[in-house]
Amino acid sequence: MWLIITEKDNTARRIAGILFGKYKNEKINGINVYLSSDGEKAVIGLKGHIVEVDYPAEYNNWTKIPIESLLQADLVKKIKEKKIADAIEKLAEKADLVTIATDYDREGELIGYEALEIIRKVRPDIRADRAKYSAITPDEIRKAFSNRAELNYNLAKAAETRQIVDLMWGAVLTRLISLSSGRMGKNFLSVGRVQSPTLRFIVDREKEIREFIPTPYWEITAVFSNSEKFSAKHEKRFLKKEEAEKAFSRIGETAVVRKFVEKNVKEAKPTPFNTTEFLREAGKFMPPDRAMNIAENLYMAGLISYPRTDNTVYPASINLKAIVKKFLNSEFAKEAEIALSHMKPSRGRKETKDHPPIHPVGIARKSELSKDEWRIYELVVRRFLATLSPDALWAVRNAEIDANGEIFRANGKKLLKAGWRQVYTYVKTEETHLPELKEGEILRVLSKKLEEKQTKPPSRYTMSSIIKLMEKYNLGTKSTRHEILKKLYTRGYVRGNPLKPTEVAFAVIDALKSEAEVITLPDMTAKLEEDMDRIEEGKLKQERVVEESRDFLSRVLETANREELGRRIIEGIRKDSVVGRCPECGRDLLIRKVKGRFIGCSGYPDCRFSIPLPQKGRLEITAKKCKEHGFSVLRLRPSRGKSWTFCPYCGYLEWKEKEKKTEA
DNA sequence: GCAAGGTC
Repeated sequence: MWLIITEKDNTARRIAGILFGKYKNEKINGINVYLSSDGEKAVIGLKGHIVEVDYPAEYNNWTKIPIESLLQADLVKKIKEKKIADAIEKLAEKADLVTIATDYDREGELIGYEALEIIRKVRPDIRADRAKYSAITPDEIRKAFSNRAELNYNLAKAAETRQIVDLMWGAVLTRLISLSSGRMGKNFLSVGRVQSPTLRFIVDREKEIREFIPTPYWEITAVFSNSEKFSAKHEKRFLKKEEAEKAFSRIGETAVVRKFVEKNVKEAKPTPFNTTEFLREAGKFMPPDRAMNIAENLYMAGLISYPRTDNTVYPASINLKAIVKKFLNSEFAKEAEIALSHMKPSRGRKETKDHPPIHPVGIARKSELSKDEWRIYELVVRRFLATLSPDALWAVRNAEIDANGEIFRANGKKLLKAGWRQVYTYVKTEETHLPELKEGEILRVLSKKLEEKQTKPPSRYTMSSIIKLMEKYNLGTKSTRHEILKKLYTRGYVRGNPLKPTEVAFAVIDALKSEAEVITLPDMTAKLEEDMDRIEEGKLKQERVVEESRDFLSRVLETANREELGRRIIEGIRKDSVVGRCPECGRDLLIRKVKGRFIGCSGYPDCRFSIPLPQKGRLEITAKKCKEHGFSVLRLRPSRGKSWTFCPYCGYLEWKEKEKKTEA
């Protein structure tokens, strides 16, 4: 029998369809297997990595095992997907040839090897080869399976090296930081090649904001008129008050139009969705990990295409028109008409052959989906239709006005043809009015204004802007970025959106910067990528790369001052538990845990002020402050049901009030 | 209980 192994179930089914025509779908251990009608060929899909590298179980006790011993440990490969492993073993018993048909990339090569290693345990001498394809189209697949190659051992080794290096650095530094600060159990503090540089970006930005000193500047605006009124801005931003005042006083009662330009400008429709852009847009109304989960569900329900892709160009193999036509009988009939009137797809910059851009593949009614599912589905549909719709057209006007030597500029824009804007309703249409002017025309100055303004600090990253930044620095992949962000939240490193780092985050980044700065920089990923390339070329050995990491980490462990590290992080933890100021003595109020949790004064035992807290459920401090008392708003996540937020001091005052009444 | 990477 010929056994074909793919990266996931879905591709297994599609490949069976292409290679066998009709196929039989059987289950082994509940795992889908697709057989040719004579039963001589079988395709089975994995679930990505079905094994993972880890330390042997005896290293599990963080407090008893010295961290140094992790550096000498032999790593083991643990089977994560037992059912799949058993199923391929069973199939291998009957097979005389195995073809690895996982994704054609570094991780895919390793995923294939993992499956082959499991098979070789029962069939050490089985023949194995590799099918390489970059799109699941009949042509590509047939070509790939008739021109099979050898497995690329070096490529798989490169990916395995990444796993080992990531685990080693992650485990050693995670334990170092967690053990020295006493943050154990589910409160541990993590460190990693991707998460730590990402967190550093967020912390560095927060520092810039804290250290920002606003500087004043002056702006002059004036209202002019011919037959209509409009306002214009002085071309200069004045840094000195005297200069601004001098210019301001020069402005007389009339002015003259120096330049007036009017032109029509096309505004290109948006480009097809890749994962990053999709999450960015969904980020306007939903956190990315949730958006990704929903997209995953919609994909499995056959409503949208595969949501993990880098591609922003529709391949020729998709029948775009057929898809649009399906929407003529849907909630998007009007939008489909607009797309059909044009049908010229836009193209993004990145063109890859892995998967098409995210687009709808099936029709859903609003009533069939949950509220959030519908929002994501609608976003994908509207984006898709917009990429096929006509460009928008704007009438743009620019004027330059001379008021006694002081130059003002005014701009106007008016939407002439809405085009794709009627379809993709997530961008606001903002028009500004500027009447038609003539060069040399004399205007009246109706009023003028001199305003003092302040420069503003940079803004915090949002979920979508930080994902974009990670992409720019090659941190993580399209499939992992949103999960890395989620990690930063659950570790208590960031709160809210825009992302505000906690004091613990500051302390951890500071600690890492002084002990092992490279883990906080994108350079580590860049270096690892270079090493992997060289391993793939056969010019570098895995052992050398691992040895280099081992040397570095062992030096870190030798020199790190754990007491000092711990002190700094614990101080951060204390600051993070501050929820407000004590109304009795003015000192910090903290969330404390002494036989149950409560809010207590940091001045205890001098000050015994306290506020009770609910004992059950997970309690989080949000980034929001109560408008009335300046207290941190808390969020309670009960084990069942919806979470809610409250100001502990408001609750306390209400409770006091009630108590008074019952006494009376 | 540690990472990041696949996939669900």
